[in-house]
Amino acid sequence: MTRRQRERAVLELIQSQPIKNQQHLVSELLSRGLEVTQATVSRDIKRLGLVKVPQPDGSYRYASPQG
Amino acid sequence: MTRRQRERAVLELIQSQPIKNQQHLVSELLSRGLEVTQATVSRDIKRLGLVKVPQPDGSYRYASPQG
DNA sequence: ACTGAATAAAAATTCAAG
DNA sequence: CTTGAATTTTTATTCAGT
Repeated sequence: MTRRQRERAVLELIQSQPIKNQQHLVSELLSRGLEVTQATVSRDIKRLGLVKVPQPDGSYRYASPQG
Repeated sequence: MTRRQRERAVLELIQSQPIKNQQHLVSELLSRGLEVTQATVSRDIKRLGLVKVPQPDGSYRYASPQG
């Protein structure tokens, strides 16, 4: 598994469902067979420029800055 | 000092200079005479919907989602 | 260069109080 | 309802290893 493939998966995941923290992202990736830890996900998020956006309902959700 | 006034100051600050974490925001507010702690700033950020954006240079900066 | 485990640092929430 | 102190939770980084 390459880093690029994982990063694509991360992008797909955050837009297909509300990911509220990095641990959830790790869980989803693991359930898709991608072995990854929080440290790596944090780096992926940084490289991808993703942000954790406060939602109107009081929760948080990771998203791409432009939408 | 009302919450609204402080929130306006927060918005002005994040767009006038690169605020990289909440402690810096607290420092800037304190230097402007606004007494505030990290807990409160965290709540302000949440209410305002601000995000911490990874920058190309590897740093982070708080910003408003739409820009 | 990329990663995970451990750690440090930062941020969110709880809880008590004004 | 708003806040700060303390705490918990989350995230970023360090450091060692590959």
